Amino acid sequence: MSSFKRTLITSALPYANGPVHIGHLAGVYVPADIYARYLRMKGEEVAFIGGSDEHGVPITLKAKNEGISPQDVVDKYHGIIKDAFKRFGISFDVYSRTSAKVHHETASEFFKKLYNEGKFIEKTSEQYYDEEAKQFLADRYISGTCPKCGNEKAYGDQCEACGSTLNATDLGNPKSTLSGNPPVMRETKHWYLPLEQYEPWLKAWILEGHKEWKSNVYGQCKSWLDGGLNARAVTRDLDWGVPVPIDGADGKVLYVWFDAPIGYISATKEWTPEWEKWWKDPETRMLHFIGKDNIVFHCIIFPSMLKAEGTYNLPENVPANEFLNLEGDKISTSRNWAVWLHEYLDEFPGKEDVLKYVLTANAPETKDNDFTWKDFQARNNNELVAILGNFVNRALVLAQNYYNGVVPAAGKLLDVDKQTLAQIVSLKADVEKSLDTFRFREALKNAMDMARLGNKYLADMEPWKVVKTDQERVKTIMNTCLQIAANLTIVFAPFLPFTMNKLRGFLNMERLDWSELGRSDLLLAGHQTNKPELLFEKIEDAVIEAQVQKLLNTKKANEMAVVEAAPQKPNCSYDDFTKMDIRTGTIIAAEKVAKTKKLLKLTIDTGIDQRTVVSGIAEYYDPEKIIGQQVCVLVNLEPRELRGILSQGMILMAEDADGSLKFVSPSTVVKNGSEVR
RNA sequence: UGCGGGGUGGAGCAGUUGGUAGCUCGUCGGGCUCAUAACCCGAAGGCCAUAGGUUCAAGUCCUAUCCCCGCUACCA
Repeated sequence: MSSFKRTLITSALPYANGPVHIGHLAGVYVPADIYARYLRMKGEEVAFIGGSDEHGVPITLKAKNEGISPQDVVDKYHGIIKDAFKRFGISFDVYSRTSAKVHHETASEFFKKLYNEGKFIEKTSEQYYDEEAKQFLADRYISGTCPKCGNEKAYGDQCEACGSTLNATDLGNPKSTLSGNPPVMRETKHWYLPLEQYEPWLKAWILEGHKEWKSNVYGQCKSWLDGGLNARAVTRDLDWGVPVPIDGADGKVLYVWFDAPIGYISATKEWTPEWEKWWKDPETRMLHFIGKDNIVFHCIIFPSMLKAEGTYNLPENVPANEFLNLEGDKISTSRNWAVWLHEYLDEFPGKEDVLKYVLTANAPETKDNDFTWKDFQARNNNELVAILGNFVNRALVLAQNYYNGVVPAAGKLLDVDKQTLAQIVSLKADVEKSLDTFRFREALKNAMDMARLGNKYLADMEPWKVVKTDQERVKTIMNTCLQIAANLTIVFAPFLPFTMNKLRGFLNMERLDWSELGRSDLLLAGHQTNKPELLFEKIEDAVIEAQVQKLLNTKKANEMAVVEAAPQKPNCSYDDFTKMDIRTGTIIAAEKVAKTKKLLKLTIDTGIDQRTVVSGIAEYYDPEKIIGQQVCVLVNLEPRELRGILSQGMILMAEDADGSLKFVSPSTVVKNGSEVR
């Protein structure tokens, strides 16, 4: 590792269709920032790269929904994101964006080089085309009738009524959402990167060469490689993105996953004319900080692109984190289930470092973790305030009281003093070891131990007692305490940069390099310190309750939104209705279908016969408790086989706002086989 | 169903190459009073999901099973 001269740190490009939330921070930006600051303090050459990912279909859809241009959408969110990162103190050397000119040029050149060298394969396929809008339609741009549930507003990739995943060609009555006209099939040509050609090389490079990668990363790569790779299209029919830079490719752009990682390169170009040394010099170490959803792109696809190009370095490590949940639920931009960075910064001014601390201490490094406001409060009050803040305050207040803030000279050091100072050195080694292996949670704990060490030293030495009998000894004790405090400014600087600025102000000292950490003469005798203020303040219950309430309101709002009834379907004739034969029936047996989550195999007495019906209600009803339940059954539905069992009919269910299903049954028991109409 | 990740004291999490099971909070008891009612010490509480196996030694390695999460399939 030490054979590298400099380090290029990339952090996943946030998608500019929404602001940044705590999940992004915990997974990517906070650890990347800590690492960048740490290396800089060690005097290493570092580039810390970030930027907004501004292409792709979701942004064009959002623009269409809001009646603005895609550029307006990305301008808005890029602005919010960039500003929030700056206020939060993420120390990017450059924060760029993929709609920038330099990026379009870089991505085009990259594509052209691969194209000219024959690294792509061309394939022609048939896709829906809107003749009026004169463009090919992404799956999302097509609506039609869902083949599974009959919902007429299903999208080409998914039906939001029944949740099934679809292909655009499955839809009945397909319509373009652009013009409303039925689309036509038309041939379209695209370029593919034949990943399968890189498979043997990837296997050797990752599976043999990078066994030190985190288990979640390595495991995911192994799974993909073992499963075999296929060619992936690198272009799309769309008008928002980097145009495909070759003749005859009008109306085509680079697919986002191809263009986005190149954003790292263009951002570096934007930052420095010497960008090539960061990307091509073998003495540069490249690291990608990402979330687990990005593993395959950064470990398989982007390296294959770089390998195909031929002149670039490959990542040395990809420290991917798992996901952070919020109060037990998955964070979701569309459901507004998140703590948004820009809102946090407004609502908790001066507490940037508190959030950094909590997100690092509870980082999802090995598995998904949960962020709760109660935990946020506890970590602030019991750790930052009670351990770190309190130690600093104790030491500085005593120094004020005894010496008006002037650092006293140390006398002869006793063993206990020497041991304490020695422990600082060994904690330094611990922090380094943790940071060097991307264990930020552990590194932070190691740093915190230094504050704990200070508290213990102070409690054991009891200078407030000794001062009555041995003033010389107290000078030594206080000198030691102040040296510990001075060391804290270094060890915590990567984690809590704002707070350590403040602490350096109290101590009236300069910013020091990492190499100074561990010294016991950071503050010389006679040095004047300033009157201290509090480093952290307690967070009261009311503040936390307000945040929890805010989330509860979101939850309520989400439920209300769902409660809005689905729009009425088009009229059908009475004849259509009478075709359906709905009868009352009683469940006489029920059992879970083995190895499924949702399916119950029911035996129903329909009055006509006893038949088997398979129903997807296992999540809501316990098989033993529904025996004897009377239900309504559509008995003349075409029988269909589900997981090997022939289902002869369908149980009518009402779907509640939360998606749960309830039986529809007569208000009092009626004779089985009664017609429902 | 396939793949990936995980199952460790009341809660939330660590446990790096196998060598006395840790941390924070909470609980109980004690000490201290410089400090933001903070700090320090001590105690209770764990067959490390389960069953086998390898080993002088296994939370850690191997095999099987169960459970949870994510993506995936099933929801007539």
